Amino acid sequence: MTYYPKIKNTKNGVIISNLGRFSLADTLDCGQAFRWQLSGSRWSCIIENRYISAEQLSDESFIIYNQTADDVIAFWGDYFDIYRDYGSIMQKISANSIVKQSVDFCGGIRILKQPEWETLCSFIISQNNNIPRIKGIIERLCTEFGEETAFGFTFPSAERLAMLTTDDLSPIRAGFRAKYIIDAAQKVASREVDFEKIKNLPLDDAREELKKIKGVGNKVADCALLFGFGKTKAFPQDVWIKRAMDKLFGGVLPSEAEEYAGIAQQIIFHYARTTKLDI
DNA sequence: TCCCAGGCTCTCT
DNA sequence: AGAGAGCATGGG
Repeated sequence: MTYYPKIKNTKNGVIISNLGRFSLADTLDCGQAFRWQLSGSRWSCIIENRYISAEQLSDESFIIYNQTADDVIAFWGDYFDIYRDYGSIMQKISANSIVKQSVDFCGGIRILKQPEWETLCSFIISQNNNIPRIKGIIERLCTEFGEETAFGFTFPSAERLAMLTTDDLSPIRAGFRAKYIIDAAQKVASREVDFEKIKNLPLDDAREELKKIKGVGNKVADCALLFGFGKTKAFPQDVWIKRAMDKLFGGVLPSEAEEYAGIAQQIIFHYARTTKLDI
């Protein structure tokens, strides 16, 4: 059975269907994105300069409000990675019975293709930090330095933040990470770290480029590459995934999952974290 | 209160 | 090259 998603314009919004198993909530709340907010059954967010709200319709479909079908084709389809056949990937990695437990739990997750700078900056903030506080720092960063729109604030550009000092960042209470944010903004804005180049680089070289930034190590780099640059072989190793890998696989990702390491990683991460690894 | 958080840098062997 | 302390802040 071939996979192909359908995009349909309706008077309410754009419906995306035929996705196979899909979970908007797991996708938006599994620790890869930090700005989505749930109100009732609707999720909303500002991505770059676009305001979006969306809602799950069925196990295999969701609706996007406030956007046209052209917007979906031009932007949101890639953002939600709808063109990738996750069903067949889930089936392949489920050949390992322990990975299968994670797939059974949250196999409707999609790896988002988020804006590169926002993703990099967000995961710089994430280091040695907890998710509620990461979200708070990012929100303050946006309200202090983003652009105001009718629906809220945008994520500030690298160019905007490159003009600031660490003292300027004190209102966001990022702690020791403030100097890393400034260094990242300056190197990205000046193209000393060149996103256009990184997009076309193999994983290992791309990681080394990002590590030119102070406060960016393997883990932060791999998060940016996986969730921002669409490099699905990136495999961020944080405390949770290390714990899960040790406990579940003796430290080594099963060979069945290697080709889809990043996708498998996020599903194992979400499973481990939400079940407190109570296997 | 104390421990810890989707780590990284710096220093000391 | 490998280990360990320190880092800012605040949620639980």
